[in-house]
Amino acid sequence: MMPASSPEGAALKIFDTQRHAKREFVPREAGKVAMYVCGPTVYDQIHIGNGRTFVAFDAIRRYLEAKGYDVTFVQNLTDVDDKIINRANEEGRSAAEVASEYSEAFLEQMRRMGVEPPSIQPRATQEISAMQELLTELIEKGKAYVTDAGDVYFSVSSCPTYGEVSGRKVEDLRAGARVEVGEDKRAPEDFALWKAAKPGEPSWESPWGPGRPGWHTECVAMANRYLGVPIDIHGGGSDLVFPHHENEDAQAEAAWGTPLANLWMHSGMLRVDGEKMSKSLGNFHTLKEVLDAYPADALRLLFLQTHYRSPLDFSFERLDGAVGAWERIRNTVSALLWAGRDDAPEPPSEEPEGSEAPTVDLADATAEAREAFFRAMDDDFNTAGALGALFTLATKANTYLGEVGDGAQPNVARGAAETLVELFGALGIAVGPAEAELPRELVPLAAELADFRGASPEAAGQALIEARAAARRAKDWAAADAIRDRIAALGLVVEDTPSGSRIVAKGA
RNA sequence: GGCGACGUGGCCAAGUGGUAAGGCAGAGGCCUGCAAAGCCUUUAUCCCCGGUUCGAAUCCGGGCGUCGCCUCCA
Repeated sequence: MMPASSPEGAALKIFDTQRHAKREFVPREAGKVAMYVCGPTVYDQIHIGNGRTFVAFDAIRRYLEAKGYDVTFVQNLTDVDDKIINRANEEGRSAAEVASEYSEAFLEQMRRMGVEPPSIQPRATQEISAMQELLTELIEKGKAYVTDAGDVYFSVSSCPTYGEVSGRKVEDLRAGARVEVGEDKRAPEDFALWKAAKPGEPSWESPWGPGRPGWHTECVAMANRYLGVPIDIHGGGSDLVFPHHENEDAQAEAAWGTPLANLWMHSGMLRVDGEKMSKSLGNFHTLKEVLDAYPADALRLLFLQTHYRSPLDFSFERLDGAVGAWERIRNTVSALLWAGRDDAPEPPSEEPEGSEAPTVDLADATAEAREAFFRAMDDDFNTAGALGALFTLATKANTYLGEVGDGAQPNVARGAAETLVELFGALGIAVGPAEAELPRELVPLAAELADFRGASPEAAGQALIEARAAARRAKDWAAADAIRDRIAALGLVVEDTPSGSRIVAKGA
């Protein structure tokens, strides 16, 4: 752990859905966090609304780690479900095939999105025995019952704490027009823990006959198996508060006499034109589709520029804006690293004649940004505020670089660059230099345009810069521009700065 | 109908009692051979009404509007 006096060591407040207030976060075991975030049902490509939630919790997890916590992050894959079965039937293949395909698709998009892999990623179909143990316990304690059909239901009336997570009353639920009494449910609010198998459905043997687990029971069994209840944090999209998380908590209370989680976190819905993005409305974009066209880091930036609990209206106009903002930060980092490179000229020890001291103290600005970043994040993961502090630092850094020209303090510039990379990185946003893999095509181009016999693209790039610089010194603008145009044709941009030219990659 | 959230400049978005961060877009200027990048300046009194307070975007009451959950859903 960081020392308590550092920004990293300050107290963290988190909004708890159940208590409806921010609370100081105190993990059950000092220095360690056990958290569980509901994963997707793998019946199709996930959309960017799903992506928003997973990015939000990834940033939360990374920040906890940045504060020095040892985080065990569990996320399930729901790989047996009505939707999977329906899709399999439509496509004339097995549910396992459908689940396998979209599990892989999900994992692939998470990789592209820069989401850290969970510590443990259990699949529901591999956890059947843990679920059956839970159901046996619930039935023995009279909290669940088996119907003639072989279904198992949870008896809500047997659970006095029911409703505490979502703040609902059973009476209100009964008054709701859409709650209907099932075939042999004892009460309308009871929910299925185990579903008897119908012909052609995947099923597992059980004391109650062949069947499959209900969605609400999966997460409870897995959270308990891998983390032990009560866990520190249980998270998910806000649409899971009721009934999913309420039902999960009821099972933990009924089986073990403890809440499932000490803290419940829920992320806001992604919207399009003011309405929740969803499969049923058809107003969705798949994550794959968006990541095929835009840099993942820009999408992450867009997501994190809004507080995780607020709804977020998505549009491609806004995403374009995030791309611009992200590129601006990368340019700044790149310029800072250039000023702080190993062979950068040492600034004069005394102010040269006629020059003025910079108006920006970059070292101070860096420290201030760092403090503001942690202060914002400690307040319920205020990523929007935290990012604001980093953008402020970027502007100050650019001002500083503009003022000092060649006279930047290399260590100060490097420190600012490293801070930006580290803190954007704490949110999972990469802002390091483009690491332009200079293409091999630069070598023949350099040989053609300059007296060049080297072998590496890096050396060729340097030769081209020198050739162009020579042309510029000779005020042969046509020749200089021609070199720049040919480099541009390779997808690279030449940037002229007071301290020399650089070849950088553009875009993603 | 029940429960809950939200309403800040052209767009987005922080800020929960002390006088409005930041991003995108627009306009003007500077730098520059041109370009790229960048910097500077510039646009708000915070949905409406009433109240509490020396003082409110921030607290309370009422109204209007939007959204979410109550059914599978991140």
